Amino acid sequence: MSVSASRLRDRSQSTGGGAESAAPSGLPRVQVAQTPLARFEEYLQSKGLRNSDQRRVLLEHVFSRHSHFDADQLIEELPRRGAKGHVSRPTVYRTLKEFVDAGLLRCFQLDGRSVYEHDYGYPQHDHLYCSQCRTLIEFRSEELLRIREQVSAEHNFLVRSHRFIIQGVCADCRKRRQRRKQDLV
Amino acid sequence: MSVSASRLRDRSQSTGGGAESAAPSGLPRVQVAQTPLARFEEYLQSKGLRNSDQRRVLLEHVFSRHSHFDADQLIEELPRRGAKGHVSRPTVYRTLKEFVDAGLLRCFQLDGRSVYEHDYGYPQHDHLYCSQCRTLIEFRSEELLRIREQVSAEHNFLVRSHRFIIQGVCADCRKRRQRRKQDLV
DNA sequence: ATCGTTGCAAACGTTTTGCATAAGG
DNA sequence: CCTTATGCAAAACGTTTGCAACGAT
Repeated sequence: MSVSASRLRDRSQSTGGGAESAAPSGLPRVQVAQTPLARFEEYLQSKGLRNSDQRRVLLEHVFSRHSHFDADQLIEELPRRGAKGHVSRPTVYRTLKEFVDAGLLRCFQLDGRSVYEHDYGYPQHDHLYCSQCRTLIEFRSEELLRIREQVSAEHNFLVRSHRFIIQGVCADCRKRRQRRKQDLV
Repeated sequence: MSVSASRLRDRSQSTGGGAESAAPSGLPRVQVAQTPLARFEEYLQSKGLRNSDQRRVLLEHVFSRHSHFDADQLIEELPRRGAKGHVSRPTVYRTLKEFVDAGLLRCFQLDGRSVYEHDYGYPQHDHLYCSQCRTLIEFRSEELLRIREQVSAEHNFLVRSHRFIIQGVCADCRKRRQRRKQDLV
């Protein structure tokens, strides 16, 4: 096991639970036809896979709140080895891949590791990333999608997805910085 | 050593050499005050670092053409161990970091590894990434920068940089796909 | 002579794999 | 009962580091 010192913080609202998800600030929630569980079971069916305890534990945990996380965080939040509800590291990795496959989670790379977030029933969005406190802040831009389509059309490119991350320093950290400056004076 | 099977292809023009760089299609070249070498020597001076053979070899190689590359590709392109002009793996990694520090190269993550491209004297741009042939295609969008500023202002976020990658299938691979479909009929 | 630089080997952190065992349908 | 899923340990992968030897200024 490797307990990485660097944690990924989050600035998204937690979901109300059930078949509804929180949306980036100022945006309407999205109604979803089925719960993530129902959708996952459908996916397992269609692939001839089985609905094990471990998969249930992970699905339950991952969708119990809306946050960005990596494999290591997820593992630390779950029961330790030996305890009930524990899931081994390889199984966590394997299952996260299945969730992505099933359309439940989105995955992207940040600082060298894979970060996951809700996809199913959650509106498309992009991120501001504070390199100081490692917070991810969500935002939405229709204009960005327009650019995406236009550029792709110009290059006769078939779009599957995109990733837009603005890196810098968030409002909180800027305030903190200024305070520190004042303290030094 | 790890010789990764997956290579990163490229669809950028090669530079004319010297103090001028190729720009994404349709865009004007950018005049630069000094050559990358001159700038790097200045950087070394300012940091009290030394201009070794290895650094010269790497700088020369990296700026001899305009392309995207990762550490492994660079190492494979250079002379093997024992031969003149060889640079060890750790030194390649160390030196690439210095190039980034010196403002000569930009670095971003793709498929789990670090990809480098020319920065010095080269216009800001973003990428279309073909997940089939792994080609990176450059494009430029002023509008995107406007969105970046607007979103950041709204969140009182201090921008340092951004990364925008559109993933999908490039024009060539689409053609290839259609041909294969026809062949099957 | 001094201090930065290199190469080696070995560590690192994250993710994946082979394989024997356990468990879902 | 048949197959898929799991846990363990170990490998794989890209990258970094400690250190003794080397080399630039």
